[in-house]
Amino acid sequence: MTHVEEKMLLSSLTAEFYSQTPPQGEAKVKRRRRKKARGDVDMEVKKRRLTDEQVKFLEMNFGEEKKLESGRKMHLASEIGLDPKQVSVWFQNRRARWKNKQMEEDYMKLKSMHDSVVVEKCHLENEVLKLKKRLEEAEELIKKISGGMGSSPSSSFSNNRVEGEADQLMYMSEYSYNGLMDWMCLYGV
DNA sequence: TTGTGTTTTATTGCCTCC
DNA sequence: GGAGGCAATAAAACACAA
Repeated sequence: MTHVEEKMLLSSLTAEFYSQTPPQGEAKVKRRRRKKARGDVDMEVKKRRLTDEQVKFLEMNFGEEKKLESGRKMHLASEIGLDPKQVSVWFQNRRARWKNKQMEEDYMKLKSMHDSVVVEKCHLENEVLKLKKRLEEAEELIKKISGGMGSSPSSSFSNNRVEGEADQLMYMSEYSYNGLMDWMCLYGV
């Protein structure tokens, strides 16, 4: 029986179990399957759990290749005595589980990265505050020096020295501050 | 034993690709 | 148009506390 014939048969058997088509003008809505009526022998499908060996075998093959082409499906099915359909269903469900797990792991990784960025941001904000304070102090020092200069020729040497240090301090503060800002912009912090 | 939550197997409808 | 994939869902099977 071909895939389509199978589908048609199933559809004819189950048509009455489905709700109506979606109202016109609405976006496509997935029709919900109606619950199977109790005691409907025709539609009764016995659900059998696979044995541990079968699951182990399928897991092993899933580890090698997550997709299943037709020849491989037939081969695996005959190896463990299952219907090829069961093998494809198992792979389909296994891919869904794998995808969920991957997403969970990705979420945890992103969360961890986010947390460390938040901590880093906090550190950087503290650093910015400290640097701003140093800058203010440097500016204050420069004001004091430039206000008291020129009165005593004997102090010119020490004044020049102090001025040089203040310039250097200010330059360093600005350099660090600007560099930090550049870095923060670069990384969007 | 039974009620309830979780996992596994199976089905369906829709979508994409060839 | 057929084959196969995926998301959503149903329902059987299982686990486990009370």
